[in-house]
Amino acid sequence: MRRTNAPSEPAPGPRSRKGAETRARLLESAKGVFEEAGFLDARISDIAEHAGLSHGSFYHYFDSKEQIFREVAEAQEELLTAPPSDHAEAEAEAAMSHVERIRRANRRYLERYRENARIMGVIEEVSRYDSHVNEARMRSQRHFAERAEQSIRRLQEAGAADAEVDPELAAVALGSMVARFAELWLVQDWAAFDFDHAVDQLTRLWAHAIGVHD
Amino acid sequence: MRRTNAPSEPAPGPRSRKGAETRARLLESAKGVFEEAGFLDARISDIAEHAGLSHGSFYHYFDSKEQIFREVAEAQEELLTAPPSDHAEAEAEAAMSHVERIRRANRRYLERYRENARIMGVIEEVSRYDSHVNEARMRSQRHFAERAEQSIRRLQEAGAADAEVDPELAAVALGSMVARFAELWLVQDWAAFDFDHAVDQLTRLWAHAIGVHD
Amino acid sequence: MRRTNAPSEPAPGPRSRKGAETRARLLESAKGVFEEAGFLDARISDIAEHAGLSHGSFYHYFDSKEQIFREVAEAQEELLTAPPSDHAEAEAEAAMSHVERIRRANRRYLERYRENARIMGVIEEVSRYDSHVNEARMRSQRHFAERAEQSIRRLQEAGAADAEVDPELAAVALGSMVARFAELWLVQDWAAFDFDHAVDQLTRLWAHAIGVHD
Amino acid sequence: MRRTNAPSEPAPGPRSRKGAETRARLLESAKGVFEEAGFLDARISDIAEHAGLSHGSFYHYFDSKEQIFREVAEAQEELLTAPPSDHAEAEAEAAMSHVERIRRANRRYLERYRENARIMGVIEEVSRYDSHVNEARMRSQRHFAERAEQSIRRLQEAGAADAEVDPELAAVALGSMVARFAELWLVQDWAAFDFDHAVDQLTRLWAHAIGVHD
DNA sequence: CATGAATGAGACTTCATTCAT
DNA sequence: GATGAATGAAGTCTCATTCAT
Repeated sequence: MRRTNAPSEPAPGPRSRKGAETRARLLESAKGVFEEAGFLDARISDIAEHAGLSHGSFYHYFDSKEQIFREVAEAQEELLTAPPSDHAEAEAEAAMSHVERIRRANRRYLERYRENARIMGVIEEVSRYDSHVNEARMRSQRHFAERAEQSIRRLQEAGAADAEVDPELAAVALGSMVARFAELWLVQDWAAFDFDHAVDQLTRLWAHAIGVHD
Repeated sequence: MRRTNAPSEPAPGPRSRKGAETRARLLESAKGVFEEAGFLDARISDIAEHAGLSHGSFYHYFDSKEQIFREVAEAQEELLTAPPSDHAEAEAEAAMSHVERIRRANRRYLERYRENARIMGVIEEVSRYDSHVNEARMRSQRHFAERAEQSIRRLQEAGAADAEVDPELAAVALGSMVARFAELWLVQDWAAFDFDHAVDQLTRLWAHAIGVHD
Repeated sequence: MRRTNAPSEPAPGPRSRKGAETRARLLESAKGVFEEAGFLDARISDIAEHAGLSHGSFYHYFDSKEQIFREVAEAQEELLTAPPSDHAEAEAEAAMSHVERIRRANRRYLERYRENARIMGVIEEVSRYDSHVNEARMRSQRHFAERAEQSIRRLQEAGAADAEVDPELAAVALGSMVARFAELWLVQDWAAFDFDHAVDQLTRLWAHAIGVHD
Repeated sequence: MRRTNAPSEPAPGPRSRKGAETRARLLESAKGVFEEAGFLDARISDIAEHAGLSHGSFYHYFDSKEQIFREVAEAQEELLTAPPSDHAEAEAEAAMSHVERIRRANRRYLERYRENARIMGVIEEVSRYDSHVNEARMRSQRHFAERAEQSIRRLQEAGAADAEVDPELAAVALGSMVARFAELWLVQDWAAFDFDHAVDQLTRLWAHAIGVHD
């Protein structure tokens, strides 16, 4: 396996319906295998076998182990940053307090992280030696950072947040706090915190850090 | 290379002064090679050659690439958590405000991280697939977490910090904030922040998060 | 090379006709290489090359040098203990005297040993440090010993053999005589005996030893 | 380790008394290590360590692993073929029957083999891939064969043994019987025979084989 | 589309042996 | 005599990837 990060060609792309199904099966299988074995110890043949395919066929659908992992990782990051599908929640937004909004974002992130903690752990690993995966991770990170930064700016403009806070830096730092806390807690089993309590506390820390109070 | 994490036998250990020097040279060389190539692409023979040795000689001192990396990583983590050698600073402690103390700790951490950012990045990587390295990383992380937790408790008892904050959780979260921010900033080149500004902002966020004000 | 004797996993096993042919070619090639070089100096790559394969391909079919040797050795031991395919001979059996039967068994053993003396020599070697091969060797040895033991018992019951002979011990001892004599003569070139003469003499010694006379 | 059989230079040979003692210690240690680990897995450093020496010092006394093994093996073969030290026994010889003499020789061989079964097993192994050791083994084997051959000839001349027996071939064959039986019994644990019973039976087989009767 | 045989780069590791001190 | 640091040849084995069928 090469761990260099060559720019990946656009995937071949299956033509038929059956092909598309097989491809999806491979992606699913890959996620499972990566979760079990991590990236380095995962073997193409395991992934293919789990999808009921010979390992040679793998290469009809993906160029390399890296490529399929990138797709798994990207799908995952998209899941993490996806807008809430919940309409009720969206409607409720208008009435929310600043802190409630922070809480909701934190809760959403932690819920999604928790649901996919295994693969998130592997993404954290691979992002350290595969630039594509790292980019996907950074993209998602920036997504949160930008939203947080905007939010801070708006709060500052409204006089509802500490004006001395550097919105850009604070956004990165607080995003880091939640992201790394999630990894320590949900992947590395640092300690067993109650979920709601964790959401509460992180929200409190976040809000107070930027000078937002109820 | 095995990526399994067998309990490592006690290293052979050099018996002569020359041996000790060679061993030290290997450790230094290894750090450099790991910084250049990352863990996975680093080769034993590179490490040996950089130390002016044949690759076979490597095995007089270390059992494997993992083992030498663990030693490099442990030394690094110890550096990170070492008490300040600076006497003047120690004396100044008495007069420090709460925020000043937080600032000093953050500054120290970031300074030390920055000085060894390259190897810290590799440690972050390897800690995700080598349990020994992860343990060393966690040890250091716990060191900071425990100190932070105690500090928060004391401040709460003194009525100087938000009593609603969970000291244990907050300690992990705020430690995560600084650690992950350091990695994004100093390893992943997320953005170019001014050093003092970063220290200031992180300190402000930390202090306000737990309800400490000047 | 490991010289420990871990229980060998079931070989991968070829799935296509071509694969089966290649596997057979490897076994043949291995036999030749082991005959030329002995076990220790035989290299996987030689075996693969002689079979017109890259050395990596070897590992599609066998896990290790030990494993392929075991298969070569087992095939060989089976050859040694195979029942005679000759029908005429089988029919003639009824009319044979006791001594004739002993002679026929000895002749058969020596003929078969002689035809494969080279590989038999290597098997004798390897059986001393590979327990699997030793087991195969012992299996074949026991096969002869058991047949000899039964034969002695029957002769004793018929009053045609020395009743004081311990059938079990005599079977091992006389089997050892023939086996070790074969090795000394045909592998180690102890001396050049005429084949028929050797058969005659061993038969005479064997028969008289257990008190069987024409 | 080379397994080729270069003609070994005469050993350096220690000059002082202390040197001679160290050399003897090494030989003793080597025997023990070879018994435990077999030849291939025995390491020079183990041998040296067991003798309380650094492994570098080994080479003051022996040129190679092969060389020291050869010396161990030769000493062993000499032990096997040594004349009886027992005077009484020697005096009793005159009165012995033919069968008694055969019995005495067999008993002596089996006793000596049993006392050193472990190292004998290793010698059997190594003799298959080290020509020097094989020569020593053959030397000892020839020693017995020649004595047996002479004995048979004399008995034939005296009309006390089967004249149709080929003394040379019979000597090898019967020697093989005892030698290989000893290995199977005492090294390979083929079965547990009573010692005296085994001596009796082998003697009976031997004697009758060549037509000697009480 | 699917198969699985074949490839081959390349790193790791062991340890007998040498040699400067 | 003794030490132990240093050498380096040699071979095993893995597995991502290619390709003929």
